[in-house]
Amino acid sequence: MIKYSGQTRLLVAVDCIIFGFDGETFKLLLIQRGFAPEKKKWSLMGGFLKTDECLDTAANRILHQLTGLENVFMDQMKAFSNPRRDPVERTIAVAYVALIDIQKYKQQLSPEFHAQWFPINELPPLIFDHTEMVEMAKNKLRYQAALHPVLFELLPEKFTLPHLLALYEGLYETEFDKRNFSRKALSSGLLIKLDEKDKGNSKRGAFFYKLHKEKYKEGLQTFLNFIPKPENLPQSQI
Amino acid sequence: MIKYSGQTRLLVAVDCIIFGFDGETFKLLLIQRGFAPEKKKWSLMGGFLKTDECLDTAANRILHQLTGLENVFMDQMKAFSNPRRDPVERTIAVAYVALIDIQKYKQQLSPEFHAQWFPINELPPLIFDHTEMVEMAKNKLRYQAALHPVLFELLPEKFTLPHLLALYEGLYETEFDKRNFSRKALSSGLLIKLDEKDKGNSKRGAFFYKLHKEKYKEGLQTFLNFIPKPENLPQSQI
DNA sequence: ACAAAAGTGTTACACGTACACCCATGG
DNA sequence: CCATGGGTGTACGTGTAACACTTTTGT
Repeated sequence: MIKYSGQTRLLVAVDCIIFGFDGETFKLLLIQRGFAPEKKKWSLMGGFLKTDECLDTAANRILHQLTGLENVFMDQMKAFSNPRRDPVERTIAVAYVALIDIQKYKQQLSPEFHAQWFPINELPPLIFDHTEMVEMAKNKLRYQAALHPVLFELLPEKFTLPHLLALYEGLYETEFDKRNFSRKALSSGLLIKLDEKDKGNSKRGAFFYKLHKEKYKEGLQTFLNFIPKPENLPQSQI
Repeated sequence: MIKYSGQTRLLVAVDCIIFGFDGETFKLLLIQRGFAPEKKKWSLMGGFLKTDECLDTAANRILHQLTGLENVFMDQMKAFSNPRRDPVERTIAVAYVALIDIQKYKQQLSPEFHAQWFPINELPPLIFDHTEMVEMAKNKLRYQAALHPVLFELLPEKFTLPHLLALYEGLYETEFDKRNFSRKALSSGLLIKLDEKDKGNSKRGAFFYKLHKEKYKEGLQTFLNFIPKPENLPQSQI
């Protein structure tokens, strides 16, 4: 069939911003880039879009290559298109954001990529515009998580209220009143209390909870209010 | 310089979803596509990304070609990448959403494109995946507008509270209590009452207001509550 | 017995909703 | 004078923030 004539064709990359939580700290997964330019520099996991796949598929393929993960919560964030963002060749990059439970996939991280988890407030310099991507993703996630229960994607099957609190405090790099926080969390109806306790972090032990999956799936759009004063969220995510 | 080898290069299109308000009805601007395939069918305004421009620039260029408009509120929405979305050739499309005041730019609409405003609930069939794009944009705008004062972009310098109400009712295709609505609108601090009245729609006349621009610019991120029960917003925009 | 973390309850205030009437004017 | 659209006020309920003490248990 006839093609569009006189137009520029260019590379389309997919970069994955992979957030994780290990029960204590909010982290970002980075790799050491395996090819020039900037070989060995820290980078998001990325790759090029292939002829017969859509961006979602490409993002999942790329995430799978690095982590062995499949069926991960992942969402398109934004396309980055500065003509000089990649010095080698004109490339636009579509950034995806993934949320994973670090413990769950510890094993599966391919050592060949030298992937490493960094606390989100201690990131090394990144190649190209990846730092900008991460900042934007952080802001967007803060915005989303203030309104919707997305952060459960970062938790294991069983988790405690202190875990959940640490997760939110990690993302917002601040502290919340635990009394108000747990009341809100419980009143969301998304948590099911288990009999078991986690004795790992205290002598008394904290009850495990699991996610009420049906309500969660119906209700990703339900508005939460775990976060006091969402008015102060970054403007960038409107 | 050396290029990345063995990768696919492809076309990147930009499609503009242009919402407008004329004081009464919420509308979408469509054109009749000027080239094959699907020539003469209704379509969003689109074009291809050029070698030396970023997507924002391309979107503005394309919008300018159609409407003569510059400095319009426009935002990247999402990249669409189904490998078969354009039957001619593999193309990914990045959709942009623009908000404009119809009256203001009535003159500037280039007749050569046969551009036409359609009420958002009476759209004709569109080419490719454009209907999906519009649906997504509508949902996203509903979501944003429920939380942030973006809709002022659609209003002229001077507008009345009944105008503002009609705007919101048009977007949400429903009705709001005018008493609560105007109290909320006024308490946002974003409106400045003028002495002048609009006698166009009633004998008594409705006061004009203008936007408090400084507060507006600081405060695009401020949370509004013009919309009762934002819990019922579409899930797609999380 | 004490240190360390888990868990729980009350009060005051702000905000949102529901709801009904008067006002101004042109014809 | 009356029809039409513009404008305003209150009462109630809900939800949020601020705040401090008791409980459990391993050492």
